[in-house]
Amino acid sequence: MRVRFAPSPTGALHIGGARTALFNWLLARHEGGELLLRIEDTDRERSTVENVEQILDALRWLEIDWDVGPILQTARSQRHGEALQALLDAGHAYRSGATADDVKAFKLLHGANRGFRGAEEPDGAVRLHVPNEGATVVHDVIRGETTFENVHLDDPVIARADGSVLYNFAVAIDDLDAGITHVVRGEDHLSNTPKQLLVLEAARAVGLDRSGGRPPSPLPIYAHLPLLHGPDGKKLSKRHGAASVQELRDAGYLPAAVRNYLALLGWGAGDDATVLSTDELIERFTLERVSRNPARFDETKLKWLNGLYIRNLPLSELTQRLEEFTGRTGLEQAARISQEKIHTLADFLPLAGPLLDGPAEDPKARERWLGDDGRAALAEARGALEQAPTFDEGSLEQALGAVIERRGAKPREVYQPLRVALTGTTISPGIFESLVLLGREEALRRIDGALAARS
RNA sequence: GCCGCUAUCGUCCAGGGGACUAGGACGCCGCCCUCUCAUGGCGGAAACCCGGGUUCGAAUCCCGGUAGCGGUACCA
Repeated sequence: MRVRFAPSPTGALHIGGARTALFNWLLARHEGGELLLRIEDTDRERSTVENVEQILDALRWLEIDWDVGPILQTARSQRHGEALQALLDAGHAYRSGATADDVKAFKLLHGANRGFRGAEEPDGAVRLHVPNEGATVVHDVIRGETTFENVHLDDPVIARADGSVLYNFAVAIDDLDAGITHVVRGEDHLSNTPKQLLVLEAARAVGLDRSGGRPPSPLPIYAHLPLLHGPDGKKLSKRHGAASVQELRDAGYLPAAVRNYLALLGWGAGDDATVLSTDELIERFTLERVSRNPARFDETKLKWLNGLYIRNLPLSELTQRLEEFTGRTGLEQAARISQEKIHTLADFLPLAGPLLDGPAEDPKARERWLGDDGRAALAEARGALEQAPTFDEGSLEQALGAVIERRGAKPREVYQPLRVALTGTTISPGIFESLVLLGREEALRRIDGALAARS
């Protein structure tokens, strides 16, 4: 088995593209096949080398590796030219000066009952001859058979007048030459498949599948994946938050969690399993279990899953990822006490930052917890902290517990003023853990600051 | 417009003629745990798009409608 992922470098790698890459990768790894990476850069207007780099980056971040490539489609222009000429010579394709407007006018006149057939002219763009009779049938592992009546199909332009080839031609020739056995891609390509099948048919008729003396290859098996939509059911876009892999990374998601979540979009293990390691995904992935319905990208569920993955990370790895993400060092203790409270790497600094960098500014929190009662409790807590025999979680809990008891207070009536004094806010890691992280001296300093702030 | 794909809780995924009182997960609601926020535990609300047909029996098969989406480029 040989599959391919073939993005076009007209932008960053989108989540939909990432899902397609993942499914191809899971399939190849499950079957012990090969994954080929091909960059479809025949769109001269929109393809850029920066985008190519970004796509490779995104795949590497996702830890999706490939066995062959990356192959640039434009690097194969010589072969494309030969193949094109072969079809031209054999009369499977022809040149025509007809423009897109001509096609539109033709459709207006004839409706859908006739596909556009151009006049053969000495020069102009190259169109493929589509027969008026018969039908082209796409056999799809996921969708079964889809029949396209040839008479509905326009003769597609397969190359510009200057000989540079277009997608529907290049993709067919490249898949043929690369010996691709399974074409797994988004459903948006389903309607293009008959054109590619027709190109393939013509290519095989002139012996292009036997170029270089190789044996003729069978047609690839097709699998068209359901599309991914934004939370509103519309096409995924910037408006939906993280739409590209880069944005997912910047939002603090873990690659393993992203793979797990993406695998669940359009596929299910079949036994209600939701949390699946990458090994399990590889083990269990089959095309037969891919669903036909479009799926919506729901960041809430990703967030939950990511939180789960973060909680299951060894502390050393979490620390390393947090340090990489924030560009800081010495985060291990803060990471330890934040681990079960964050859902993304990006949640870390808002939670633990005040501990590390000094109290946050939150007037509401001060007003609510550092009034007269709060300050009285805080002053008493300060004394207990100063007196505590050792400054570890156990003895602090004991010392502060005694304060609570003595005052006949609810625990929060002591802990919240203390928390606000320490961090400036009402949300933080556990109070004892936070105290230990700060150390006695710094903790007392912050408490004194809070007591002095306003009388 | 035309061609095509799709249709189960708000979302994702099961179920594919009787085992359905339709299952799991996220989210939501309630309770418990609790120093805040989380985590964890327990419980709850929540769906077979509509209409015909086939059948003893339809969420499941067929047809139609509707809706969503894709394609209809000298984009991919």
